[in-house]
Amino acid sequence: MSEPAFSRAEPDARRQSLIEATVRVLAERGAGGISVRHVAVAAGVSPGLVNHYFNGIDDLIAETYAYVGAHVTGALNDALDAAENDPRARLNAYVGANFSPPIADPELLSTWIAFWSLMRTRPRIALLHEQQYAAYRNDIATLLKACGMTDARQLQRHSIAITALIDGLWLELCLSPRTFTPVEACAIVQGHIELVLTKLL
Amino acid sequence: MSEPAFSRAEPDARRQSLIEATVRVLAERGAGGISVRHVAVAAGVSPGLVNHYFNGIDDLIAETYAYVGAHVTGALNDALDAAENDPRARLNAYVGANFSPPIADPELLSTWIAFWSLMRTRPRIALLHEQQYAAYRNDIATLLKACGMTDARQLQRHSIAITALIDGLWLELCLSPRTFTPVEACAIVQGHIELVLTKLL
DNA sequence: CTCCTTGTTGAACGATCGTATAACAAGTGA
DNA sequence: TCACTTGTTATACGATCGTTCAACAAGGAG
Repeated sequence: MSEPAFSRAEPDARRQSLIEATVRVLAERGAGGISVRHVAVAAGVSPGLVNHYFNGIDDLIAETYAYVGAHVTGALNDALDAAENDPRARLNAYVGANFSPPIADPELLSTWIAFWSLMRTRPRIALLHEQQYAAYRNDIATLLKACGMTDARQLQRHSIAITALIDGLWLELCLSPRTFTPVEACAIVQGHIELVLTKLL
Repeated sequence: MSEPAFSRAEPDARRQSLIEATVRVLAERGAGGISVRHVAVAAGVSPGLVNHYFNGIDDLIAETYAYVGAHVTGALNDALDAAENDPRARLNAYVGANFSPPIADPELLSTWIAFWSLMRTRPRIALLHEQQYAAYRNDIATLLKACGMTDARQLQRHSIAITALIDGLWLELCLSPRTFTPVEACAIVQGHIELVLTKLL
């Protein structure tokens, strides 16, 4: 007569659903609104289950960062795979992906800001962040190299600049979306790259 | 025999000391660590006093943002006043100030990130932020105009780009200070501006 | 010196936080 | 059908949160 009070799930699936619930809470309530209970409600489970799968809330947040980071990296790689074989086209595709779904999603940007605000007190998140951003800069440096930029110092400098420019536009896009559009942000970065590369000739 | 249990302060001075204590707590503990009690301890007063001078913690945070924002604006204007009268020198001075004390202070950058993370749930902070950043873009547009950039669309586009570039470099400088130095960040922005302006000729 | 204003304290309240754990029940194997 | 494993729930605990407020005392007015 009565329905089951709960249903068991594959451990991996349950972990995944908790991580995805964390993303949702982070996007909806910001970094300050994250808590075991909110995540549990969002995932439709009891609060105690969070500590059964993760070593406390910090561990859950770190795992969530790793998940979101892998998601972003995957989207960027997909864009590269779909691009033409021309070096400039590949670079533009990489930049464009940063301002297209799913990366341009305002909720993802909010989630990212939440992680930034947690880095100071969560060393593990700080480590994940540095690895993630080093990978971004390395991606861009590789793409720039294919476009003819060979000097190591220039590669380092411009990969830092382009990453920062993308991040800054990302940020303002999230904080006050009415200032400019994702398309304009993409055009700004691509214009910057064009300037830098034509200067090489 | 016994010392006074407390000392009275000028209302404005007390407000100011509470705001400065908030800046300190925000920088030391991040956005998540902000609380009435921590601010009260940092200011050396009792917790109840915070609500005597401000309408709750949100009001205190908003006032703190206004104070920090004015501080930054003041430092930028000081740099402009101290610069030579050459348009390019003034623009470089403005950019340089963004990566020099007191703006380049890592604690200020942490404080700023804390504000970003609070914008979603604090409408008043969001409003202050938009005003602040509109002013930044307007400053840069004015300086670019003096350098010979006359087209309105270009002025808008490049003031957005330069603000975002500065912000992105600021951000990475705060999150992982070992990646590059303030001097390198400054050189990147000034190099970008040089590219943009020489393209006009 | 005394009174009075009011800046200030410190305790208290209910809500929410992270965490721990005993009790329960779903699903599996015998 | 019946244990048994273990995913899951529900509750409890101490700490900390924002906020309120009665009582206290510092310092100037008279």
